[in-house]
Amino acid sequence: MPSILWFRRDLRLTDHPALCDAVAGDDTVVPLFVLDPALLEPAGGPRVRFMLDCLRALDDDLDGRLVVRTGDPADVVPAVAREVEASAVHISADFNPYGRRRDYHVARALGEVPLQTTGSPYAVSPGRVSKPDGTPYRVYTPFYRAWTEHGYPRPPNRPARIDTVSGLRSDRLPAAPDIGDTALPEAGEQAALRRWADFRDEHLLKYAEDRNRPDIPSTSRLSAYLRWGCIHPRTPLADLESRTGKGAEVFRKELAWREFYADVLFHQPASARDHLQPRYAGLKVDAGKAADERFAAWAEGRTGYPIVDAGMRQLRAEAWIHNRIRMVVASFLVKDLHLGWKEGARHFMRYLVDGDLASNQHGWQWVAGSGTDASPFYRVFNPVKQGQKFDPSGDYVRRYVPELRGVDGVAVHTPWDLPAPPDGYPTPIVEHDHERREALERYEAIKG
DNA sequence: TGGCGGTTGAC
DNA sequence: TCAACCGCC
Repeated sequence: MPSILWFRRDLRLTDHPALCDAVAGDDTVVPLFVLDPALLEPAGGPRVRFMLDCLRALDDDLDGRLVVRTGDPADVVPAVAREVEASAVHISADFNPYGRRRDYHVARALGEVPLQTTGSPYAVSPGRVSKPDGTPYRVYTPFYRAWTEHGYPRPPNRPARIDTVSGLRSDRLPAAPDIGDTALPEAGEQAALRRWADFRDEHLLKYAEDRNRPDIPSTSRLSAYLRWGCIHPRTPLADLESRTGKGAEVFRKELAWREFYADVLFHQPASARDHLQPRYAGLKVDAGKAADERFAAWAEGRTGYPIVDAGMRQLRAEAWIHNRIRMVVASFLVKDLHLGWKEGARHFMRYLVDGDLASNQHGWQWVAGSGTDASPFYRVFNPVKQGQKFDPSGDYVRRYVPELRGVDGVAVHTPWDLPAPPDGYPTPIVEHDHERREALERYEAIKG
């Protein structure tokens, strides 16, 4: 009796408990990907493109045996189950922190066919870690301690041989969205594993010191792979266990932030759309033509603040931004331009290859101050000082802002001080000192 | 996982 | 003069 191995947000073969279980039980599997039209997310070009590329890589790893079916999983999975008279369905991955409604409908549609959910792309499934009284954590640090104590599964090994059901029809993948010149990471599980090995061996030791430096290669850049389950966090976590350095500890804490946000969203799904602290609904935000123009300047990287513009142009060029710079550009939108975090979050989701609802929305709420365990509103990033401190070489700005390539060193962060202002680079659209005071005044008005 | 303005104290 | 520190937003 074959097992249906239903890939959802989990596009890898190594370290795949459902697959390993099925193969260990001598099962033949149907490697199934249900292309739910909802997955094509018209507003997520780079992400959809990357997903399709990862699917092709998965199909290659399976020697072309991946079965793709288009439609609603609640219809497709039972139909395939009937075709092959499957004994079990393994829903790999996508322990969806946004709710399990679809899995539930599939389970009902399958009737008596047993349904087994395994292999969440989160190391510890959202909802599993709670305070002794059973309520979810609202603060990161105690969550981190409990999460560490809870532990996570060890990664299983990829089976040597994978037997699949032959002769099943497979739909063609749709055309990938046009993303222009945007350069995406190499897709697929093999690329993810190589990336991790490279980071672990070359950068982990100095991660604690260098991780805030966007001008040098210092971060793992695993986010897109984690987003699509090309690598499961338990794989790096297992490697980290034998490493005692500060870098390993700090990187584990970064993985835990992802877990924390998934947990918050699991318990409070509305936090994807709304302020976790309701009083922020009363914060005055700008609207109208001038506000729209400022938003466009931010989105297109022409605010006149080099570190902000470099970040927003990196987003267009690579569908990815260094985390430190994500905080800087987010702070700029919310506190210098007085626009709402939701618009910024939507823009990120549209352009990021790693856009994840939990991490993205809560990252924005952290910056905006409206989240749980968020940065206090009065923490306002100074875009010039952030640039000077974290891009001291200026290489990051020069890489993405061609107008400033002729400026040497750290002076690139203060183009207005140059004897001859660089041609074509805008003057600042707002004055930071002034807008900072304005933001603090608006905050005063909603302070509890 | 800020930053500012003010104070202090070592030069 | 300036780094270090503090209280505050």
